Amino acid sequence: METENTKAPKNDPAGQAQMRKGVLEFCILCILSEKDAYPSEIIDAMKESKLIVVEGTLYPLLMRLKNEGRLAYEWKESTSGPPRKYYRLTPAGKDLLKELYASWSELVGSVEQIVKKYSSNIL
Amino acid sequence: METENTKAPKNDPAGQAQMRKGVLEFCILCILSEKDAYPSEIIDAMKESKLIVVEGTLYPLLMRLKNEGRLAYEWKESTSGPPRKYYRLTPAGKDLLKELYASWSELVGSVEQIVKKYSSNIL
DNA sequence: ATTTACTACTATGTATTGCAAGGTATTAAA
DNA sequence: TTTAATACCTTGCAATACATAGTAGTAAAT
Repeated sequence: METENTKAPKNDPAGQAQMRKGVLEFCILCILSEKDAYPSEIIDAMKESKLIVVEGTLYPLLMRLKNEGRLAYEWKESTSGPPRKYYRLTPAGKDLLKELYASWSELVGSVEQIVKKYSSNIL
Repeated sequence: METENTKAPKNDPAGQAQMRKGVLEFCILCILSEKDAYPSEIIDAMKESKLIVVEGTLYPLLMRLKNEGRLAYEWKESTSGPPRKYYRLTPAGKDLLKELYASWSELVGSVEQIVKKYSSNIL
């Protein structure tokens, strides 16, 4: 009897959305390690590296990191619109950044090893 | 008023579980591109590259890929136990492998760019 | 002064994946 | 017949990315 509890994905051509899970968090912490920034700035910085993030993704992520004590923020006035929430890394946030960097490096190492070892004919 | 709709993660020290989303699928297809294999073989191959996968993750994934037409399988006798399900890549599976490789390469490129550009003091 | 446009932040619901935990079934040996 | 080993399968939960929609402040135009 065939089990049919697994459906085809909806709108994720080549698993791009799934692959970036956990990576966005790392990238955001990277960007904030350079200087404080407000959400729209972060989105622009990610876009420059071809990592598209939308508000619906970024805001909950920042909120979660703040609740975990990894980030803090302060309101600052803007010359062209409503005030902005500038986020900055806390010491705990810097710790997380280091841990995520280690995890990322390890993951890349493992995957590259598998690619080289097993997949001799991808192209 | 503070919104408190985001809880701290449970048991994922440095986002390792989240980072591998979509990556396991890619690695499994890589391994199967070399030769047909049954689940335990795949788990062992992954383990050699320090990518731990458990049955509860692998079986649903293989099932899903089969339902999508990316994999096929055939039963084979074993000299030391019950018969095994040997999985192999279908043409559609090879296509997916190429796409996932492109996605992976792109992702690594983007993240590395951000790491180099923004995070000058991770260590 | 009211409307409009722009910027910025927030909330809700859905889809997908990884995993722990437990279960079923076949084979071979004690 | 029981036990151990191997192999496959299912269920329920946790977590993240995203689409979508909503709220609100500021500035410019009418």
